[in-house]
Amino acid sequence: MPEFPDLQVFARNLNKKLADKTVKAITVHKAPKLNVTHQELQDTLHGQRLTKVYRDGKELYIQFSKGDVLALHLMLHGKLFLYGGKSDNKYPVIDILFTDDTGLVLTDFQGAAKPTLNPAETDVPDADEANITYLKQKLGKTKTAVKTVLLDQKIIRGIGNAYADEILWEARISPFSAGNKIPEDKVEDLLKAIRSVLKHAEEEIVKSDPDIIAGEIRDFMLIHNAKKKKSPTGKDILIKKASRKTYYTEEQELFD
DNA sequence: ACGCGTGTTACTGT
DNA sequence: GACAGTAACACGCG
Repeated sequence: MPEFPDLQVFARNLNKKLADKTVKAITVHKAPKLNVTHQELQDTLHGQRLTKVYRDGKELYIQFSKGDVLALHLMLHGKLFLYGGKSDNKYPVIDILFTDDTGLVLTDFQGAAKPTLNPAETDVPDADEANITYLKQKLGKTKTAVKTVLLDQKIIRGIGNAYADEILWEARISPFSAGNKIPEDKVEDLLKAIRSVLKHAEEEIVKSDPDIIAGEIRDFMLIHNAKKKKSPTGKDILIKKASRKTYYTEEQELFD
């Protein structure tokens, strides 16, 4: 479920609760795409102190004292739970037990959530790092719809289906605009919208549930919101159905 | 009760 | 070969 703002808050909360704990054991229940063997993961992390949890793209990165990193991609349905004593959550994917007998478990009924030990570094900027030169260059060389570009994790990381709609409304750009037809000043609006929408969402999530580490808060969304019929300025919200829905209004200019 | 949903990949067709 | 469109993954939730 989570996109950039959710993960940002989860990471901060997990960091507060888990920093300085030492790994006693790792149990992998179901992670077919894990890049190392269960034994290798256990051998690598056992005895290491957790130094930091942070967000990177759509993943949570858990950093340990010898420099190893365990990345967790929650995919659509991954959920994290902290427990004391024993974990009794359904659909466990991976379980990290600490020496104080508390633990962190990642669950996913779909089994798609994916842990990765020491993920490769990437040059792709996070949504809050991309600069105007980069965005103009990437959009300028493709006729692909701007929403598709925003969702492309190989171009910019962290934005998902819901926030892409919020961002494009904020920038008043139609999601169906061709990347290379968007004028430079509108790309500047887009970059501002990326930053402001994500930051505002993070604040709303914290306000609504300060200790959240799983799940979704979406009530505050202005456009990508099944409960709303009109934009803040009173225009009808339109919905285009594809494999994911796109919510938008006529206030958003189409460049084509 | 039942319709809706966030990410990614694989597959189709152009 | 690049790109566009779509379903599947399989439940939780309201």
